[in-house]
Amino acid sequence: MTQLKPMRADARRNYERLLKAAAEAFAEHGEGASLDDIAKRAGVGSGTLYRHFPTRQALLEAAYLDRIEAMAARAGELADRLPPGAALEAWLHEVCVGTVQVRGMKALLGSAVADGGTAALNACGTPMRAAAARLVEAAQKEGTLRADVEPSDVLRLAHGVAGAAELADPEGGQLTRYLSLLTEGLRPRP
Amino acid sequence: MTQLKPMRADARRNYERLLKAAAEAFAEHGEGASLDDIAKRAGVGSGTLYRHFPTRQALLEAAYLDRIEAMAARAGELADRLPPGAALEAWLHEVCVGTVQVRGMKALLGSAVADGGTAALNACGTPMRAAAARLVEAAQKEGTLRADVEPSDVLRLAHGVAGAAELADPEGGQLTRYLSLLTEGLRPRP
DNA sequence: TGCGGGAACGGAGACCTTCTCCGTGCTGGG
DNA sequence: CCCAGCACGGAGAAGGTCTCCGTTCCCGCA
Repeated sequence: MTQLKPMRADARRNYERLLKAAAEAFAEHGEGASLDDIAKRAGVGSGTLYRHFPTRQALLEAAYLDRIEAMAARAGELADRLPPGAALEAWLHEVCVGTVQVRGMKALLGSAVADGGTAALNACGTPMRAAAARLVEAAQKEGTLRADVEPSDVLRLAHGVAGAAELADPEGGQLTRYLSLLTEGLRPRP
Repeated sequence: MTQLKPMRADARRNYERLLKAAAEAFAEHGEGASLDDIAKRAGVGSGTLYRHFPTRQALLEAAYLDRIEAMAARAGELADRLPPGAALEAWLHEVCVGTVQVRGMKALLGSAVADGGTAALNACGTPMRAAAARLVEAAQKEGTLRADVEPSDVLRLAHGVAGAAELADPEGGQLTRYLSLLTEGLRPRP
């Protein structure tokens, strides 16, 4: 996301302001927050917002990129502290909690794991997939995870399960239980 | 949904037209289809649409109610033809296929299984829950389904898994595989 | 330090959608 | 056949997205 030519001072300032305003607005109103309102909060014109972020998706990604990267980094920490299977489980739990708690992040993570195809090089999908790959491979080597699933599968299923848990209880009270059913299903056949 | 006083002839005609137009529009553009466009297709004013269906949700429910009821009825057929565990699996598969194929039905089914609480008496949730309950109880009695899950849990998880499969492949190519991982997780611990 | 080219700004405005309000017209029971 | 009143329909307010273009303000160079 860094610019080839460094940004002009005012441009950089507006960019930062927009990011901050966007994170607030998305947290408050969910992914559907009004873009013009975000521009107003940031004290810039809507033209400026659309120049920096051509689509809602682009803004969402930029606004939450730091959180996403923090999540990806957590995978490394957990991998160091816990045996592979447990690390994967714990990480998925944290990811799902984030998905449910931070309004607006659900849509972002969803699109990040969409379209298993070739392209899909969005800024959020890449670190998440990389983090998942590390945990998934370790768990498969350890033998606590089916060999026929891919990191993307695991992320997608976790995302789906988080959505299911949210349907059951918007506070996420069912998340642990639902997630344990998923990990049960992901264990190798005995 | 039937009226207490029978509807006036013109009212009934408009109601039917709206239903037909809505089913078309939702299938074509997904759940976000323009309501005013639906009114135009039906050849009525938007006021008429909003009088019959105060919310998008209400229209969605009414437009797809027959399909939902057909799905619920399928549960009975499958229960007669197959052993309980297989019947549940087959039914969930059909439900998920419908969810993925018919644009606009996903949101409807999602809301139908939301909020496991007391109320949630929407027209679609009730038959779906009832159908699920029958299959779930039979499978639990047979011993092919964990005893600690409820019909609503199963529906929600299936809905989540269908969403995950759609992320992987909008055509639904991964549905069978993802669903089998779920049913694996729903089997009783050996 | 001062200037000028051009990047970046910002808000007016075109267009779309939702939803309401109320004058109009049609239906159907008496 | 008639008229009370239900249902119609479209104009219009409110609010959103996104673009265009005249204006402002940086910053490199003299």
